[in-house]
Amino acid sequence: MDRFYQKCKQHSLKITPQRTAVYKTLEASSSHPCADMIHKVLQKEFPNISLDTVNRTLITFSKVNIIDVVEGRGDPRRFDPNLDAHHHFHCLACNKIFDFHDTALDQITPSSDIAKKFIITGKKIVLKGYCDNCRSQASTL
Amino acid sequence: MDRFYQKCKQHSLKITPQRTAVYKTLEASSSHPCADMIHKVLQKEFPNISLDTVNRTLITFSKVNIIDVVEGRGDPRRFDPNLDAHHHFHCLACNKIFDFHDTALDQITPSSDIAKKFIITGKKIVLKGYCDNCRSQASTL
DNA sequence: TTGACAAATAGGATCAAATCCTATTTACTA
DNA sequence: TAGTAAATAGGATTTGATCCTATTTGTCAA
Ligand SMILES: [Mn+2]
Ligand SMILES: [Mn+2]
Ligand SMILES: [Zn+2]
Ligand SMILES: [Zn+2]
Repeated sequence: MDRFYQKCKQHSLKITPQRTAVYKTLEASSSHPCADMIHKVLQKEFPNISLDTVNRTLITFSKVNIIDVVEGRGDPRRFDPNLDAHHHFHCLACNKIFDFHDTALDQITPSSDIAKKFIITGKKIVLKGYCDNCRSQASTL
Repeated sequence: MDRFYQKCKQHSLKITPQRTAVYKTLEASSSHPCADMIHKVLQKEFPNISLDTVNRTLITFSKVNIIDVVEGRGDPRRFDPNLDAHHHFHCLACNKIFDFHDTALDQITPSSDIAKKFIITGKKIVLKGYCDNCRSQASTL
């Protein structure tokens, strides 16, 4: 919670009851919930809280590194015809996905207890950041 | 293209002009396009092709490993309050995301020329497959 | 402590991706 | 070449995300 107040101050985000509640709810969860799930939970405490506020708040938090967005960014599904071992760099600004090759990264293997616990059908390494064209926008952080 | 016919036969998928065209278009691309982009391209050749067909076809292809789905599965954005180094396992059946820790994987570093070419702000390793609860459904492959 | 102001919110409208539905067409098999 | 299951078109529906604007609220300086 300290971290939350700190980061808000640091980026001059106003501390509102809604924001506090959104953060608390997410922090208490372990299911990597989406905005809608959090909204449903919060409606008990704030019958009028809007989905837009929850969604906006989560995105705001992720922009200032209070939380993370995982596995999918709400963008449309995208496809790849290339099944050979390769990896991706995803530009946060222009949304392009670039292939890159790295034999060292191809070798990585999750530890055996993970492999025991789950049936693993695929693994991928995704880098995110800013491509050459969008370097300048990186300062927006 | 051989691979395409083989896999279709193997899974008794009918070879239709639409499917062939979808595959050719994706194969010719290098931008990791979404269904809508492919649909737009194909409309020149097939004025009546439906978006549903393109979308369904792509998903079908990915199920039988003719192509891959990358970065986002069209699902809603999901969030993570945990900023510590950790990794994710994503169950394809129940859509749950599980945390796991692996200090070896934490160490991985992309080669320097990648770091030179892009501004990297994050890296993650995502495993996909079937969790304990959903093991049985893995046979659907 | 108060007042001013920029920032945040609610609620509804709109947009866009994905999925569903059903009548029709088509690819495969025998 | 005919029969059948599978695939498609096209429109409707669902749902996540975003936009819009009037109203409310947190913050800061007087
Ligand atoms: Mn790729
Ligand atoms: Mn996590
Ligand atoms: Zn870019
Ligand atoms: Zn599962």
